[in-house]
Amino acid sequence: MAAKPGQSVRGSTTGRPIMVLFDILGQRWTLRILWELRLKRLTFRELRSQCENVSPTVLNTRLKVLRELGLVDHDEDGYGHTDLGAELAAQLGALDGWSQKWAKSLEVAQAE
Amino acid sequence: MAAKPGQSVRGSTTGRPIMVLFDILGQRWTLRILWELRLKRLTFRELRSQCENVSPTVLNTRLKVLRELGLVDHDEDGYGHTDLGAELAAQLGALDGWSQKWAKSLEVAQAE
DNA sequence: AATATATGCTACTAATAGTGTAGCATCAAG
DNA sequence: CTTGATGCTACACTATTAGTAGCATATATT
Repeated sequence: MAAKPGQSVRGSTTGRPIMVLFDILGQRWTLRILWELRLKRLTFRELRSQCENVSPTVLNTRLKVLRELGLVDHDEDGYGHTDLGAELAAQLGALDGWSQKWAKSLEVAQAE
Repeated sequence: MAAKPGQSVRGSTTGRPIMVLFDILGQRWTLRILWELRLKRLTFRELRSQCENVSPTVLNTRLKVLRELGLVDHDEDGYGHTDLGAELAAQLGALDGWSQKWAKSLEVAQAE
């Protein structure tokens, strides 16, 4: 069973939603999975292949948690975001923008 | 040496900044560390204590990477965000807002 | 000068998480 | 009744993280 907001997680017993979120996002592949589903629904195998052939064990574990937490769902077209999941993924879109600025700033720093 | 944007990381060889970012944020404690520094600079020990006494081995590893990547710096007052790091942390602030909404939606789902 | 306290760590072992490959069970189509 | 696609599970291996102890430096105190 995945820990939900209000419940204790690794590294925090307060149950604060942001801590629960950090616990989930701080596991390998979680961010990436949310990211890869941003354009369209994908089957388990498609998703796996988009994620550099992540081990199916881990992929399944992540998907199970994301489903329990209402961020991802599964139907005949495969896996996709729920409305909430799409909102979260949109926030990741913002991170994409920031990361490009960040990359440029590091290039400059390296050139100096 | 930490991988920088443009370099290959675990799970992605493209060097795309967002992938590098996902690699870093997908490690335990990274998000939390950025979060805990949002209000004020903290010494190594203060930071460690705010992070539920994370193992100093891990804390030091994370801080080293975050410093190399220009997100965190260290002076006589301890560790703190760089300008870029503060920007990233601000994005996490947005996640905090979202996570509260998320928590409420799960409460409703559970009540049903 | 010796003790105390705070700093930023490193070393080490044990436990947990993730990898990589193989392959099973179910279904639909040919 | 085989072929191909689906969503996985099993298992042995490796990497990451945890937890505790304690070192080295510095500044302050008796």
